[in-house]
Amino acid sequence: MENPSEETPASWKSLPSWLLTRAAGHAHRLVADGFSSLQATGYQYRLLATLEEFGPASQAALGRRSGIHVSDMVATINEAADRKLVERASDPTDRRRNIISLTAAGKRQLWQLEKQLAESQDELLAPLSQEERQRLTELLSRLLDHHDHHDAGRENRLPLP
Amino acid sequence: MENPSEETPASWKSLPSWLLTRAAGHAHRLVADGFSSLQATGYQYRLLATLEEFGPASQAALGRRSGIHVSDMVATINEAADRKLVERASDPTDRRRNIISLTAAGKRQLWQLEKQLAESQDELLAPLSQEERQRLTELLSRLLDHHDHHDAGRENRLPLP
DNA sequence: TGTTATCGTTCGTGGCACCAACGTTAGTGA
DNA sequence: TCACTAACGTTGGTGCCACGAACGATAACA
Repeated sequence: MENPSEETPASWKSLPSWLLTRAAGHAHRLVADGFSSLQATGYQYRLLATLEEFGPASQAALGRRSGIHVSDMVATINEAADRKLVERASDPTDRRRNIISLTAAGKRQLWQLEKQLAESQDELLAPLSQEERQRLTELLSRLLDHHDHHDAGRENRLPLP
Repeated sequence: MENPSEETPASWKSLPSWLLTRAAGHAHRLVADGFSSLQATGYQYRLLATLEEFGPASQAALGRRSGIHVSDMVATINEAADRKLVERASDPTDRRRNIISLTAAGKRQLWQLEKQLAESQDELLAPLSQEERQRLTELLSRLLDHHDHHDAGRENRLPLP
């Protein structure tokens, strides 16, 4: 939805969930555009950044740490491995696992992505002053804290016997 | 991405674009869950709300007003029409157009959706005080104003001669 | 040893936003 | 009046992101 150019109604345009969704839409577009100039997606970045931060790990662990679904992780790693940004080696101590690690090229790509990302943040927050940016992130953090913790006990609705 | 339960890294978790995206994710989940209890989606709601606010209109006009892409509008209206929430009649004065209008059942469904929606907003903003809620919406509005207007001149990159 | 659990993989779904192409129909200019 | 342009609705596809179901292989535990 990137074209309310003509006329937009007022009934829902003031709802917090709508504002949030639209703002996130802009953020996503800015970031995705920056990433795509480096032939990357959000998944690609999150994979590389997680590897950089925690070091080599199994695909399942990477999934948990990055918040990427294991089944999507497969494709993400495939792509990164094809481009030599990442290396897949099977764990000798547990033959179920693959150990994924960052290559030098992967590290370079990650730097580029981080640079892009910083620019995107600035473009996103352009209309806000420094204090306002801080207030916004603080409010959003409060929201996330609440829902992340509160929604931890939101599972297992009778998955059939 | 609704499961950072185990361990989440810190490198990008503080980026505004990430906070926004995650917060929007929670908002979307809350709203979508509420809607799905009434067999509806965001598109369905936006269609009905736009009809209620502006009255009967062509599909193209509804698309412009609601921000739903015309090609998605087709399926949205198909579904709503199948469930008798909306009526499709061809415009006698312009045979290209269909005139879409809200039925009584559609109006009732819209009321239900609006009730659900209000509850979702409250659940979303639960951790924030009244003033904080207002500050958040104000900051988000500023962001949107900027990008909506500023990005108006972001089109037509040489669409081939 | 048998049972349970984890890991990687494939395939499919859903929501949202978009694009390309096509046939139909309305308006406009020459 | 006729050609051209533009709008309309429709179909069918793309991409990103988040999930779910199922399966074979392998480990760990009772």
